[in-house]
Amino acid sequence: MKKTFTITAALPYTNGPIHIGHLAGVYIPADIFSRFMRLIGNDVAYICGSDEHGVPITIKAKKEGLMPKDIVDRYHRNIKKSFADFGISFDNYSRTSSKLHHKTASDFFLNLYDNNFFEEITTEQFFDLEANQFLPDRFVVGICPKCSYEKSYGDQCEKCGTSHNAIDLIDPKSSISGNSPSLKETRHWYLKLDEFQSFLEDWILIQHKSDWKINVYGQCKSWLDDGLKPRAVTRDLEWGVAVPLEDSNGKVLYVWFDAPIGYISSTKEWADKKNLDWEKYWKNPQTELIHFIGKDNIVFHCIIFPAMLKAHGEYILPKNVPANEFLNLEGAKISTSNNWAVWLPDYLKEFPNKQDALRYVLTVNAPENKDNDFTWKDFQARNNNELVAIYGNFINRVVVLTNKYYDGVIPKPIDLDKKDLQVLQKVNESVVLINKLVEKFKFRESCNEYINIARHGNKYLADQEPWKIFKTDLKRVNNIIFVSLQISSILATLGEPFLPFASNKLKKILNHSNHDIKWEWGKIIAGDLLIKPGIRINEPELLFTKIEDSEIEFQLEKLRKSKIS
RNA sequence: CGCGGGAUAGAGCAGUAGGUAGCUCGUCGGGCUCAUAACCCGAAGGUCGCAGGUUCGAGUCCUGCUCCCGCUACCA
Repeated sequence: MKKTFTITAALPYTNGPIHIGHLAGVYIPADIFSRFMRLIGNDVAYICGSDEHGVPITIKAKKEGLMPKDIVDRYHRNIKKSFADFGISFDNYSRTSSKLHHKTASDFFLNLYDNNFFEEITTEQFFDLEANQFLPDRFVVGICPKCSYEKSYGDQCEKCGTSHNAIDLIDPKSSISGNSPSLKETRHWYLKLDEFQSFLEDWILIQHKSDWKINVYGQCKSWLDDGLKPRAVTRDLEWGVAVPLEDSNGKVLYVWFDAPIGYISSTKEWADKKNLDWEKYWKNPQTELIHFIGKDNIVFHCIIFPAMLKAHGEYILPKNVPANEFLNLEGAKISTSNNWAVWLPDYLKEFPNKQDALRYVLTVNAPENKDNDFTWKDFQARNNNELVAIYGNFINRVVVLTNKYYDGVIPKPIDLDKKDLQVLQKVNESVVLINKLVEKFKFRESCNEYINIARHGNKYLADQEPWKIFKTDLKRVNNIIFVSLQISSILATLGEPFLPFASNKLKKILNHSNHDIKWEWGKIIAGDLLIKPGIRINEPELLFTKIEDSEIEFQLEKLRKSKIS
């Protein structure tokens, strides 16, 4: 019954802070899933870490006159802290520059090397003499051989859309130094992806035809239909995991070879700390491996990494890869280089103790099926009209009534009538539905259904009108308040995955530790009561507070300014 | 250019095996007053990107087109 889950969230690239796009696409859905699976009693390893290698980091370092290590140290600290402050419940957050990771990644490489899964290929690449480095195609600019556009990139011309090799460009220039690069021979190791073609076709196109998301499936199908070809897994660079072979000076593993192995090393690091067996999370066929990623990562997590795992032979393959689409901001694409983003460290500073508001808005408007738009007005409206008015207000009504009528002591119910049982039944149906939806990775719908529980509660109060009969039928009021408190206790327990901060606050208000009944999933799903008459609850306290127009104006103004500069 | 995804009320989104188009917010009207002027009920509002086709009947299937996003093997 109890399952084991290895849940990974895409390793954030360590050249900038986290923004709302990352949260909505990857970290919040993965967090809800992880928290939910823990809540219902499963064994969960929620794994992440900083991806600290690759060319862009070396370029950023060069620009700032620093070493790559300085850059990744800075952002690793920054990212790790904002995740922690935001309540992302990683079991472990590691980094790919760690010793353990370097060892794990190079061992992995050697294993595939020893088993002949690589091919050595020598090609000519552009080399920037001044910068003393090979140039990725993206860093070569020149005239497009097809449309004569003057600023075509080495891999693709943005004007006519043609893809080509950097060598085809007319009058190529290095975008690092501006000089004309020279050609130089270089030798690299290519993973023989083509050997996994039929295996992947069977595994994805047949076995996962109906349980993977359509966007993920379609993307994989298109790659497989094209036919897989050997793919280079090493690069000419100083920064990264050194290729563990002789005669390989100045060569490192391609970040996309080493990054997913980061999930494994992060799990090892965690298991070491907790004195657990890491292999249970990666090599036991009963374990369910789930990768949460954005749509730009599909090929790496569905084709290349599974091929690597399969080649290695001892590892399990992902059970699902629920990739999300992208989140836009105020109608435009989120862009780090244009500073068009809402940065998590800024949000945490400017909206203290409002983590749940952002979690909520990013969950109910998550880009699950297509790119979605985040607007500050919508953020404000959802916070004020849904969190505050529906959920917060329901709790406030119940807690105030209990304090007013019963001095805070939970009344004893006698003979619950049809209406009482009906509303409890309805809440129970919501609970079952939420469970189903989360298992299908439909977080926006499940979160909506969670708020619906508070809606049921509000309607129940409006229909029963305890304030009207308080003086004439106290026995009836006992039942109404008791039922309302029971609904509140369900909200408190079930809210943990969606709105963890509010959930904790509510548990404290309801004095949950004094009820000597465990507030757990099994009891909720069975329709058991969580609360006990005679227990005194605490004074009312607001779960959520309104967000004022001025705060939204401030954010919009901030965006306007960043656009200009 | 090729491939994948998307285009549905003012906004953001659902629409499962083709059969009178749904949800949340917003707007308008009513009820209630325990509650953070919150809550509950009701109404208005869409020729489902465009053009054809299949069908008794298509948002849902087929063809062509337009726009947005991603990938296209050294961007992570």
